[in-house]
Amino acid sequence: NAKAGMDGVDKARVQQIVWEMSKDSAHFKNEQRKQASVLERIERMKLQAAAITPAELAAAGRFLDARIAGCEARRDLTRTWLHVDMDCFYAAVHEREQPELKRLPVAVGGMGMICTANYVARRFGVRSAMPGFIGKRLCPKLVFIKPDFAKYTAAAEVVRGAFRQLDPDFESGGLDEAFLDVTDYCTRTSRSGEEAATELRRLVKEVSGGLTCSVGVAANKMLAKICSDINKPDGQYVLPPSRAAIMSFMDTLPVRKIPCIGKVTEQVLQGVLAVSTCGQLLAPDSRCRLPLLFSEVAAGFFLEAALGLAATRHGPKTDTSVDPGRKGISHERTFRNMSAPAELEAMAKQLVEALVADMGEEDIEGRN
DNA sequence: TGCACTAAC
DNA sequence: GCAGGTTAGTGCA
Repeated sequence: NAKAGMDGVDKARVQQIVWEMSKDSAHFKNEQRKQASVLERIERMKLQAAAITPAELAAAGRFLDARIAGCEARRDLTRTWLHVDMDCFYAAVHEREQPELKRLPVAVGGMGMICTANYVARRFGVRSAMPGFIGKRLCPKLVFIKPDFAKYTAAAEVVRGAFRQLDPDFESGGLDEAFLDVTDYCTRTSRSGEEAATELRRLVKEVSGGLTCSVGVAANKMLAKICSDINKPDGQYVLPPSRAAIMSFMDTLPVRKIPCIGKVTEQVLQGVLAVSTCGQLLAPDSRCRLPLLFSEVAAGFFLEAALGLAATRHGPKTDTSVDPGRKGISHERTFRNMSAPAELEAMAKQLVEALVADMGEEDIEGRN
């Protein structure tokens, strides 16, 4: 794991403990099943790759060259974007109220699942999305705090007040992060992107009573997001808005760092094309094969992302917690093994009732 | 239209 | 003893 705050962690020990506690679980068995199907998918795609003819490859090469030229012609380096990411947001909110927690290893969550951990806990290898009982084993003194979403929502509202000062139309990505187009702010105040980021961090700290965040500065949303992760916590990173700077940044960037490329896509690219960085993805041998092996949407996305291209303008509002533009609504629960019809029915009833209540709030009905 | 899968926080 | 919940998008049947 390469998340912020994980250096200095005894990784071998963490891996050993996680393995020991996992290897006989049903969850682990399911992970193995999923991994096997990923490997099958990679094998199928390798066969496809082997069947590509030189003529197909040459044609794809010409197609890609034209496509890249088109992308480059549209590259827009005139906008300045910030991506803000609050540091250990949930844990930080609790630490603000109980400063004594700052010196202790803290996990927000329960024995089932950890939502976030503070930096003291991360030193032990405790991290978000880890089951609490494994965290407790890695760090027996770990202090668990029950999540309090009302509290986080209130804190998020406050820091959003700071975001609004630099961009009234900022886009939230959940409670603890946001995209800001600060082009107009920079013009208005004669500030650079770097100065805007410094000011935003100062403002956030001021209005929130000490919460810190990390900020990325770049010419588009995707690059800003990648950059906000570089100097975490309480830091910032500026990627200059020049084609040369962006291309050299992308050249060594692992494809896994691109938002939307997760663990599976990373493995597929590695297994099928032997690609692990954006630079390798752009090499003629790899890029020509993209349209022959992936869907049009996927191939186009990989190409543009590797070139460091992404949205430079605000999209439609996506904050589904407050926006009527949502596309789905659901409830789900993880429950212990059970087969008695009455128990199953009771579980289904609970879920339906919770869903009906939420749908009532929004005044919506199902069609089918 | 529905499902499986991937991904994000 | 113990591995979350909510939403979105893609691709396929």
